[in-house]
Amino acid sequence: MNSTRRFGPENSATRTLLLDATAQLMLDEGYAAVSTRRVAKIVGLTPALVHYYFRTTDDLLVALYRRTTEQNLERLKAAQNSPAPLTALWELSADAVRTSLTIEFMALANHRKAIKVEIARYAEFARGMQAHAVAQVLGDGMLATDFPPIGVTVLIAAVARSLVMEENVGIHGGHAEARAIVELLLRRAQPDHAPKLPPAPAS
Amino acid sequence: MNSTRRFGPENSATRTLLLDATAQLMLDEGYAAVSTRRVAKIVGLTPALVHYYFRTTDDLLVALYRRTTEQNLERLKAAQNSPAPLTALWELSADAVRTSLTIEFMALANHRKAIKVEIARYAEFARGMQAHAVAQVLGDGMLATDFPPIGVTVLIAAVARSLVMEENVGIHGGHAEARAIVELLLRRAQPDHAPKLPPAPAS
DNA sequence: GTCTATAGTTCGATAGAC
DNA sequence: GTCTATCGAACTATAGAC
Repeated sequence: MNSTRRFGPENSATRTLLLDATAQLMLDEGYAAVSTRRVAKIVGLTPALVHYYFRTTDDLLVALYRRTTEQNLERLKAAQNSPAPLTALWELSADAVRTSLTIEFMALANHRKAIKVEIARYAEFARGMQAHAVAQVLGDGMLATDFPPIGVTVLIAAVARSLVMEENVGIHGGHAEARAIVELLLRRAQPDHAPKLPPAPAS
Repeated sequence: MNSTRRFGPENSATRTLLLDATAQLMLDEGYAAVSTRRVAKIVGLTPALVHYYFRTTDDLLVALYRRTTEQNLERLKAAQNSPAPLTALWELSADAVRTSLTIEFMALANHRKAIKVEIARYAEFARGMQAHAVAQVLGDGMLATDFPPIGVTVLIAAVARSLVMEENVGIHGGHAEARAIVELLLRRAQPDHAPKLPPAPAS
């Protein structure tokens, strides 16, 4: 029950390197490629050291997920203050690297249940933040009746994520057209911030 | 080079059982849970038998992917002949089991490169079929200029897939609203097939 | 068609040396 | 803080018996 095992601190440079290597592995080869041995090899250290900083492999993955979501949350806050929050959310969600990592975690959730609860908890929280920003744009007139902000939020993130997922697999057909449609709709919903010609002289 | 190894025929009942078990494993525990041992155990046979029907584990996965896509293609053809192809595509893409398996394969593609090429090839083919059906609804007026059929096709499938992916992880916030928006838009795009009240008497 | 047996890998996790 | 050494488990793939 009580073992002699020791563990390292959370504010360690090596620990950070191990998390970086884990992210790289997930992106390059998928979550199933993550093992203490392979992570250690990337950093040039030994597998035992991974277990010094992370009790189990699950702990390593959860730690990476938390670090990733904290970074995502900061980006979200910045997007919230953008003059065109819908566009900001769209561009944030369409970021290939960041979103690819999120997708990998969502797939991992099916294999490692410890990840699953972590993801659901964060996602609902972030979604609330996003919806708040979207609501500021849509107002609460008839537009908001047909297009509730939380629904629009879900749709924007959903489309962006699927496009990233498809591109990762080498599917590109119709993507340019789909992006054009989304951007057209975003311009219509944010008329105040669409690019404009200078006002014509009064006649 | 030339080994004594033997292989079983493709039209074998056991082979079908092994593919079924593989699909079940992928759905229940993710692609990383698929191994010859676990697949064999589900069916109540030995790992060696899996290698009798499938040379490698990659071959097993590719075979399952092909079988799955063939079934999906048949559904697609049926949807094409629906009076409301947009809705049919939406409902087909929102099918949780079928789509969950597709998502699992897309994640797997990052880990097993043999799967990746297979997926891209099928997806582009299916997308063309879908776009053809969508084009019949949208016509080629101004609507089709702003909303090219292939783009609409991508968007419908993208939203559906992301919603399934989120629900698998336990994220539900905003889904009802998002679905309502999609269905509202589908009704608008397919006015001929929207549910109608009986015509009012001429006044 | 299905099995046993087995060689060779990779993995997670731990104790204890340095 | 990092390493060596190690146990036990799970995995792929193959040959050959039944």
